[in-house]
Amino acid sequence: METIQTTLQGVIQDVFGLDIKPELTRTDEQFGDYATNVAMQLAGRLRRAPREVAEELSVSLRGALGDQAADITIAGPGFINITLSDAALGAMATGALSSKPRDYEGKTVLVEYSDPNPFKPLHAGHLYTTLIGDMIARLVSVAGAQTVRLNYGGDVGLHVAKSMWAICRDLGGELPEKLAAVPEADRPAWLGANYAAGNTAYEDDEQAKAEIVAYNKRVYALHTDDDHDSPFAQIYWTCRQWSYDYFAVLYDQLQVVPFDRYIPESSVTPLGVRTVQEGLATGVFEESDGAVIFDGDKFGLHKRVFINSAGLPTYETKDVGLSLTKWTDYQFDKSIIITAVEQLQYMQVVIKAIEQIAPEPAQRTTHLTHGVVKLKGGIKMSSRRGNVVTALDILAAAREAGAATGTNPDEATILAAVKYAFAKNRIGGDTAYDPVESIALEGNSGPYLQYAHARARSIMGKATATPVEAVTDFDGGERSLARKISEYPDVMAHAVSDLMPHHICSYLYELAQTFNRFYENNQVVGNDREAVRLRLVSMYADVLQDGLQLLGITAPDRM
RNA sequence: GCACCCGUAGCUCAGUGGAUUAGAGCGUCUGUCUUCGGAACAGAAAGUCGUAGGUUCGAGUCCUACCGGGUGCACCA
Repeated sequence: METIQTTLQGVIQDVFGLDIKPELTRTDEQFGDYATNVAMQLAGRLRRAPREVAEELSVSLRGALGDQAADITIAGPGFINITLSDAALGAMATGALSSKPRDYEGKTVLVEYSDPNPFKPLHAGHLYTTLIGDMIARLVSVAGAQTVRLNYGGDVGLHVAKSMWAICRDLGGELPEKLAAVPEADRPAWLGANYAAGNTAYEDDEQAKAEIVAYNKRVYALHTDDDHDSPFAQIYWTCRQWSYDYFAVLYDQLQVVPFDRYIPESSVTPLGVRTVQEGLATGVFEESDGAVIFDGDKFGLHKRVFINSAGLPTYETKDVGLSLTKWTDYQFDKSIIITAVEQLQYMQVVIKAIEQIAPEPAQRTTHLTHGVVKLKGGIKMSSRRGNVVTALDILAAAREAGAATGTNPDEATILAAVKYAFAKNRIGGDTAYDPVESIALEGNSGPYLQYAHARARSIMGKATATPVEAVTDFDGGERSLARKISEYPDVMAHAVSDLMPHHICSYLYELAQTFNRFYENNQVVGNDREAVRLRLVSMYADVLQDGLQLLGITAPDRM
């Protein structure tokens, strides 16, 4: 595509003396392989009829492309349609896997996602951000980035105080030895229940609220005093570790790429506080009602508190510390942060505040948001309520739906089902998760694509011929398949530039459909053209495998 | 009240400003084939792309206003 686009650009320069980068798009198979609307754009500037411009361009283009193009036609209001020669298309298809996007060549890209808080449950939203984040990190990696996967979590703050308050009440006092009575398997649920209890008490009970506020100061003090010995500290550090252990269980089950670094909020808090205090002196931040705020109103945003009137840093200040820590530790070219959409406007204020202090890291930061996870039926999952749908519940639901199919899917298939179900929708909107559909044996699902891959590998196993090296001519449905395979680099480029994994899903499913159409009417093994067709089947399987890998989905040879 | 996101087939969703005909999957209906793994293929029904204007040679896509849903708006994260 590069070369055809470059050629076209040169032709426009030669014919009209204009230096523009023409749009070149894939088009309907009935029209050709590529189309450009550049004649219509030029027509206005040249004050000439679009078809006339197209005519003139196509003559020169034909000469410039030589035997790369089999046909160049003009259609509709002035589209130039280009049909590649079989040899050119064959070469493009066989090269599909070696042509990767290079957007991030030599760049350091940080990807922060998952971000679970210790002392709180891992809800369905965490599963979503973890899977999406893993995929986006894979996308930037394939485009050449030095990728750093970061996981950030709140081990200090009011939510911890709420939990600690309820935990101490549950234990009958600050009695760390009583933690041993909580069975290992019950720890996550026990922590979650205590968070919920603490949260309820904070909202409903004035006295409890005052106590929790006091606990909050004590939790911060544990870090500033480096206290690991007091009974309160022992409870805190033990329960924090239990949370981390529980996170590890989820990541292990999901088989996502391990994080390079887990950054606890407590570790970036001092830097954040120092920075905000300095900013107070320089006028970036200001005092208001005893708190330190950033006046986002001045930037068309809104005001937010960075240090509350009790003198404690809020999440905002910690995010300042986090950003500056990332910047000093990695000197990144790009920093991607993936969170739920609720944090969108919050994050805009924080990034704007950081920009006043350190413009570069702020400008290199991209905040991507995903919507809410709903179960089929439209129920939102909230961590404030007791009956939370947890991340592990989603996996369990998929396993249950899988068992109900009677096909006994293995864990690889279950994971494919869940990952694909979350990957196939554009991030940004809400997602309705339907376990039954996700595990479905037919239709646009992860297991379908895994099966499509296994089936192709099986055909190759049965074959006796040696696949040809280069495909130079096509017969029957072969061309359509090769054409679809050749689109893969464009699809990757699109997914990388948009940071949108779902483009990969749409493509892989279309690819599988294209293959099935081919396969229905074209015998492979034993056919005169077996050697050519085997090559196509092999490229198809390789692309499927490669694309699934970008989504973090395995492609077993048998299932 | 203000800000941001979203309204596309019964449901879940794709859709780079372009092509006589807006696409998939599920569901519904009808066919094919004694299968190189049928978890398939072919076809039908199903849409005023929320509404009304505007920009453009051309709008599901861009702009404006409304309607409907969601989220956020200082001491939570």
